[in-house]
Amino acid sequence: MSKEKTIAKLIPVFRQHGYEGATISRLSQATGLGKASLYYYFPDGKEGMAAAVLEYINNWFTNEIFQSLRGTNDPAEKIRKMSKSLDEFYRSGQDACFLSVMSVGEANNLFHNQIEQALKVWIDSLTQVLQEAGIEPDRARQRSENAIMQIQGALVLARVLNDTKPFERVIKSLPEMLLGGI
Amino acid sequence: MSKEKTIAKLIPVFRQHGYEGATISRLSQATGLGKASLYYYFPDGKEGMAAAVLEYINNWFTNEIFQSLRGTNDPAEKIRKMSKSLDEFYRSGQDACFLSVMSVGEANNLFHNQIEQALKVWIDSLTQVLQEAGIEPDRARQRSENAIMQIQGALVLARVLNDTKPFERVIKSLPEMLLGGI
DNA sequence: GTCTATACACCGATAGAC
DNA sequence: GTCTATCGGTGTATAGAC
Repeated sequence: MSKEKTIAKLIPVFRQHGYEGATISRLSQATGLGKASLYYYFPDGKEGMAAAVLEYINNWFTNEIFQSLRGTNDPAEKIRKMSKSLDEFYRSGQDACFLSVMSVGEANNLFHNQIEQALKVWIDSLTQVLQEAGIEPDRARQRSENAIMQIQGALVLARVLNDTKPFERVIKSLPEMLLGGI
Repeated sequence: MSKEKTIAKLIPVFRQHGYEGATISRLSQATGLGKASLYYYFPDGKEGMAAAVLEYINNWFTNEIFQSLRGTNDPAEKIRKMSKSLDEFYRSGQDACFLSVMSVGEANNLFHNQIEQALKVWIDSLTQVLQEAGIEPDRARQRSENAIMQIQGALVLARVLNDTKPFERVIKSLPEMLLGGI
């Protein structure tokens, strides 16, 4: 099996159980590989698996979201594209937020820098788009941060309430929230 | 030592490490009690400790927030009081959100009902206040959910960015966000 | 590459002395 | 009430056959 496909199978385990709860047994079962085989692909063990997952997701965001945010489409189109990708990534709120899951406990110590960096890139890219749309820098940054907060918060609510509606509503309202009333 | 004081010392361990990461050793060290002594207070072990912590926090929210939301003050005053209490509880964003931490992995299986119930009470209480202020029911509920999403999201951002400013900004904007433009 | 078998540490939990 | 000592189980990780 390719390493990439293996990584894809690791993702839901970390997402659902968190870093500490993602045991080697569960990771082994989810991939269909024996424990020792996992160590063949990831010599650094569980930490290496989580690092690979983070890199995989970061690449996905880079290609699917950050890149198009920096493209030449008009701002409204970029926001719509981002909304669509987010809805896909989080399966309309059914899947937990990685940032939130991986910023707790041991994982937070291990990966804080990477996660912080990724979040900053996201905020910066979004801020840039809003400035292109004619919004003042400070206001643009504040709106971007607010939007990302809404998204993270919506994922928490969705998980706790077992209800994807708040997430879907937030996703739908992103264009207006970000570009409205300029 | 009183049981209540013991519970208070358990809280930061669960908050920082999550349920799986909050080991008996750490809980023992944080309380200053030996492992066996912890089991004297909490015969159900770690699950009992987490349950006690959840109950403690739920009581705090009930007395400090929900009750005043249902009081006789005017809505704006109630919102200000809630904002003040939230800022205190989360130490201006320095402390993680319990909902988010306890809705991952094994803890989610054990305590999902309690956590869902608490969140619903919060949303309902807030919705009620907004209706008192003359906001239509549907709109009131939506605003309440949005506000709580912002708060949860702000706590995620604060933790990842190591920066309390987004949280403080959200707290400050709560009155306008909830009661503005009616 | 993938497996079985296993090493060793730490987990949650308990027994029993004081 | 609090402790030390210890149990059985599971955690991460590795050795070595195939």
